[in-house]
Amino acid sequence: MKGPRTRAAAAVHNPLEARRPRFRRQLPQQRRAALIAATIECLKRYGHDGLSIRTISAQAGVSVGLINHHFPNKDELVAAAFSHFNRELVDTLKAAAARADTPGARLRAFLEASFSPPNLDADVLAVWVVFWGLYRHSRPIQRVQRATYTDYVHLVRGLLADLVGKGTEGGRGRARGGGANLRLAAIGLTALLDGLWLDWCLEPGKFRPREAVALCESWVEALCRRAAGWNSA
Amino acid sequence: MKGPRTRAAAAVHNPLEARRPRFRRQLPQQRRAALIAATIECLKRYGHDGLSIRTISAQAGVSVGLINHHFPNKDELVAAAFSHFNRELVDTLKAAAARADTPGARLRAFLEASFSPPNLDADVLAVWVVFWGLYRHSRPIQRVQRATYTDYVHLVRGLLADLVGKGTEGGRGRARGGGANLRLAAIGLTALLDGLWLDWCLEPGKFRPREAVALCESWVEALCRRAAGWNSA
DNA sequence: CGTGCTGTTGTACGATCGTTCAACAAGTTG
DNA sequence: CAACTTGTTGAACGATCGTACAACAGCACG
Repeated sequence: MKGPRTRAAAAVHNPLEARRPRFRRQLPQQRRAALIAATIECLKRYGHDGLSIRTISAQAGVSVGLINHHFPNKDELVAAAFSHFNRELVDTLKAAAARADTPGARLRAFLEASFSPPNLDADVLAVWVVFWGLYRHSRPIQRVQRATYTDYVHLVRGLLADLVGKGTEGGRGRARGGGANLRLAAIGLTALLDGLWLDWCLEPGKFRPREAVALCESWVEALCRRAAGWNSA
Repeated sequence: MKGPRTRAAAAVHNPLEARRPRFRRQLPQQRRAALIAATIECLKRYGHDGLSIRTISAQAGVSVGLINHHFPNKDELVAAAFSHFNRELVDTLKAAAARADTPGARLRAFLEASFSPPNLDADVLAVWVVFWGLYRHSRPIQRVQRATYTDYVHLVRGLLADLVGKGTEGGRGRARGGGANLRLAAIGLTALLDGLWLDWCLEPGKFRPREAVALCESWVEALCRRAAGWNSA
């Protein structure tokens, strides 16, 4: 198509374009980040069908061959995008929680950040679902899941532990039985979050973000009440 | 595998194969059902990659051209499989609930059926996640979702309504405010169910089925207590 | 300005995709 | 047994897939 004539011919006949490079070299680190961003953007726009080398390279504005120069294969690129997606979510939620100064406020901030843009965006949630759909048959995705999703679970468990610990401090010092069931409570809360995200993704008009926060707070409230009850019993 | 060799050995040239038909004609209804079953089986085995005409037709033991004879295109076949998958789940859960005779027992049976085989199977859940991942960019899938997922929500809401209604009958006759929040409670329960399914799919060893049932029952219990509280207040 | 490193391009390749369609044949009918 | 209907086959098509690779070119450096 273009061929080797482009550069020389332009230099002679078209002074305006003669000096403009046809592409810009970038550091691998930056280019990798751009390719990951393009991958996520393609997922948002086209779902699973957006995960093709040509679609992604077009979105990134590079040629088809560049991806395999920076990533060994497509699966690794997708896994890298999944990892970035995970880390960005956890960082966002962790930062939101850190801005508050009491356990209760931290959890509330966490929940409100969970159900606010950019996390509560139909496109974003659809990206999650596609990643989840890849999980079972992609080793790289599984590897990333085990490595990064754990952080999310730890974050939730930490927030709950602080809250329950504080709520029962006045009574006995440490919640009895609360530690054993803290694991289950965290599982339930993350499941509730994931489920609400999923349902919102499938039917955005079904409930409002505020209601989702309220549902999660009801869960936590019931948990605290139970922990306190066990404590005083 | 092929056709039955029950034909009489009246063969002239090749007694072994002469009379055996190369295929058996079937009613469109039966063939469609077989193709749908093959589609789901391929999804279980190969995830999203299993959704190819050749993989499915091989699984069904038919030629590649037959699918487009019974379905206008691949998307419609997948949507039909999704519809069948939905309906089968709802029927199973509804039947389990119907076997019990009190509202509480019905809900418990519903939950236990939700977290027992064949519903709580990693392959089955992976199929759900793939379907959900297709949702946003496939009109046929959206159409099926709107048509059949509603039944599931109605089932959950009905079970909850019976339970709350019964639990507060002795007090005042009808739950005050419970009706308004029944919608949210049903949303939360379905979200909790979906989320627990999803988490179990991503990490089957994270919790045991009994624990999932217990988590859901905690949710419902808290709901009932709140409804009773509102009633007596 | 020439040289070298390497990020980048774009073609090429074989595989597989969804769909089409003419031909075949199973099973029913007269 | 012949005629007919229609479920079924399988080759063929063009499109697109992921990857490989030789050539090109941006840019730092001497």
